[in-house]
Amino acid sequence: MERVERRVEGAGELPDGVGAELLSRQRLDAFTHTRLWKNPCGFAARFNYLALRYNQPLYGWVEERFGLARVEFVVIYSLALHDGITASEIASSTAFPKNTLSRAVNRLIKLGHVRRRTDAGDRRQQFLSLTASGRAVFEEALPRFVALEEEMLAPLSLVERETLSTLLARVVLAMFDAEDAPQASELPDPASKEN
Amino acid sequence: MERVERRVEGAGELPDGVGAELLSRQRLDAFTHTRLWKNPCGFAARFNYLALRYNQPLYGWVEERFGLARVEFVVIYSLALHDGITASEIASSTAFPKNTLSRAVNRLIKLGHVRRRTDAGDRRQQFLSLTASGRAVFEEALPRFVALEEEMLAPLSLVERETLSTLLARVVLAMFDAEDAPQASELPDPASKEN
DNA sequence: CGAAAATAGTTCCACAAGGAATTGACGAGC
DNA sequence: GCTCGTCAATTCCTTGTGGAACTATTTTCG
Repeated sequence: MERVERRVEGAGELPDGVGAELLSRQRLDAFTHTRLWKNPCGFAARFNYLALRYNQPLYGWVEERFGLARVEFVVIYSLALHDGITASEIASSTAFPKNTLSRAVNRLIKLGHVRRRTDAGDRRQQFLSLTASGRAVFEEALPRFVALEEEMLAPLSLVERETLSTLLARVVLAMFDAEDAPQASELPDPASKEN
Repeated sequence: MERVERRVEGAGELPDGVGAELLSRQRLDAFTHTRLWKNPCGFAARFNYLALRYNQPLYGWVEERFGLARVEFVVIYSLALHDGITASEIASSTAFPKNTLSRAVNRLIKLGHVRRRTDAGDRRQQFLSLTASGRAVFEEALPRFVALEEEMLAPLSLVERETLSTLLARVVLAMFDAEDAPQASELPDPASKEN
């Protein structure tokens, strides 16, 4: 502790006391407070926290309601957003390993939520699409997902959401750049393998 | 698809074409594009994306460099931020199950990165702290974590980072409220158990 | 055209994660 | 002072996960 060198002033620290005030009326445990506001990687801590608080209850509910694992529902959600993609595309976009996805897809087919159609031109890949029952799952789940996001954003005005959305969008888009151009900006350490 | 009812105009959609322009010079696969910009839960999709792109490389490196699993490093990071907390506190704050944390702590003790001290007053709980070697791990890793966050935020100006930080902070803080007051604002569905 | 590299998907297997039950230690109520 | 409910931590055991190897198909290149 107190070894944490300040990164960029104001980005790791709680801005303009907005939290200190809210905090007082919250019995927020001390460590979580530290993790979120006294963290040299405060931005990362926060979006990780958001991801946790968002995914945990939703995928828990999906499991209870439909008996579907997270990966499986991700496949359904993906197909609902963009019908006809392949398992590999979902894998590369969501960073689930492809064998995990293979299992998920096969289970969904067995459950009748997904249909598979082998590409005539390239018989290696197979296009996936939702069946009526798969779509029904999505239709029932989506409002929950939307509602929780809505709830999370509730404290912000429309203008503020717009701003937040824009800023996040710019960060995300810049990451694509970084992905393409293997950054020479890394730390000197060559990450020697040991274990 | 196209079943996706618009949620809040402008929040799920790409704002003011900032992406359309950037996208053209990126060979960003079509599905990822859809996931991020044509998603009724666009905000969630984006912070999940950020979390993925942030955690994946860093914890991968930690594993390679130190042979430590993610949970284990989380313990080290937690103790570096707030020395002397217990395993339970880390568990409840990070949502790792407590048995997983128990194992992580025991391995770290065996490796000599963490020291355990049973509370004299309440012999159930044991306060944890970093040893010199544990702190060394943290000291070596932290710059990487800071650097990647820095890199992610690079496209934003200082003012913009401040704004983003403030908005995220307000969202996060509001979630504490929601956690305390079990929301009666949920959807009608009583989530009947099946499987 | 045929051999080698590549790519989508599957199968195998070792290991770790996490739910549930267990132990050990407090504290509240009678 | 004893019993019961609680809480921190651990152990047990089942299951899912993901790395690595494998199959089948297509593409590349000598």
